[in-house]
Amino acid sequence: MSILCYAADMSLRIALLGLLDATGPASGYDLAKSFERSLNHVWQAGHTQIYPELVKMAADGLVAVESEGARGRKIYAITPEGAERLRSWLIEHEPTGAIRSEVALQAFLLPLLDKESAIAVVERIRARLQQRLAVLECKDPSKFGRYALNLGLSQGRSGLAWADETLAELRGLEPADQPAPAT
Amino acid sequence: MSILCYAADMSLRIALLGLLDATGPASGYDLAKSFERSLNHVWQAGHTQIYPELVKMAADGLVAVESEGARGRKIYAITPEGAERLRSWLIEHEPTGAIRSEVALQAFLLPLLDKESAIAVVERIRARLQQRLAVLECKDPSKFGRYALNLGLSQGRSGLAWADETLAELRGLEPADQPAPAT
DNA sequence: GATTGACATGTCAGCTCTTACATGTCACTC
DNA sequence: GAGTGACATGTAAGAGCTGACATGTCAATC
Repeated sequence: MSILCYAADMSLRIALLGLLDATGPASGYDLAKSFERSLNHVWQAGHTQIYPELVKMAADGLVAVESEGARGRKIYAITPEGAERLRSWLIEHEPTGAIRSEVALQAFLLPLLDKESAIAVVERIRARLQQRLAVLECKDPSKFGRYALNLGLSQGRSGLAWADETLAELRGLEPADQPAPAT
Repeated sequence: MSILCYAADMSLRIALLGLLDATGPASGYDLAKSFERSLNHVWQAGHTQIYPELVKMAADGLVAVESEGARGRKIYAITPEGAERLRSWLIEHEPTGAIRSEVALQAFLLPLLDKESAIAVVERIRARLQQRLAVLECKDPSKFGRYALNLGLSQGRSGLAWADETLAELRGLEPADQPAPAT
């Protein structure tokens, strides 16, 4: 019988609707740039995902093609139905706390490595976190995405603190694999 | 001509190899439980992903079926090749910092809501973060996954702090949509 | 007028992951 | 012996996403 009732993800749609609502009509190209610029620490999507999704959203009446300019440029605008959908998702959707993080996976597996390698791995993670934090710190905290920016800064700093503590702990270990010189 | 050189994800493989290396031979069922129990805040995978992946990994020589017990139970063990692959991934793989977080997406879109709705959304996020943090705080910090556990605790606490600050800020706003009564 | 590079839109193969469906064993209780 | 629930393993459809490929415009420089 096969009763299929997929709870489709919608996150990409919501992100696109959010950008259109917040900053007005835009082309797929613009939206891809916006993703790169402002949503990058929150959600990622390339143009290869965005263009087909806009077509589907237009078919579903959530956005409308407003005009076609030079260079085949198509401007999409959010429709009232799209705005409604966006707001009800925000208000009703219980976010899954699920995180898939390669950094955390490497952290999890650290005990498999000897001390030197573990230190090298944590140092690489630290550099990566530092770099991401620096990017966020350059952003304008008065712009639209400021709440997510604050969250990203907060998480970035706590990640960095974790890396420093972990490095200190690893370096504090005596050369022997097992710690506990006294207790 | 189509020269395909996909940088396949491998993360699921690595996670499985890591569990097998850390805790010894196990069945697919055990691994699914371990995922649920110890890796849940780092990576998620259900049995429907794990069973086929173990078969592929066996075909690639990374794991071996050790024995088949009652109830059709199959015990997998990591091979030397698997252990080697695991360690080189850990040491060589530059983790993508990419995060896809529905919580952060909701945070990003907060300015689209009126004050009351925004407060409700942040309160729901806060409850969710609190709940996840409570789960982590119950875990044994001396066990294998302790580095990732520390990272999760650190991130969880900073998320909670963000929620509290954001709530305070939202509640501090005067009823009018725009703040700035003085400057 | 030729080249270069930013602008602009798309397709497709193949991998990843989730959901639903499907099957069967074993231990224990009623 | 019938039913329940934990144990145990799978398949398949379809959504989500990445990377490679493909096409064409327009403005500025050489």
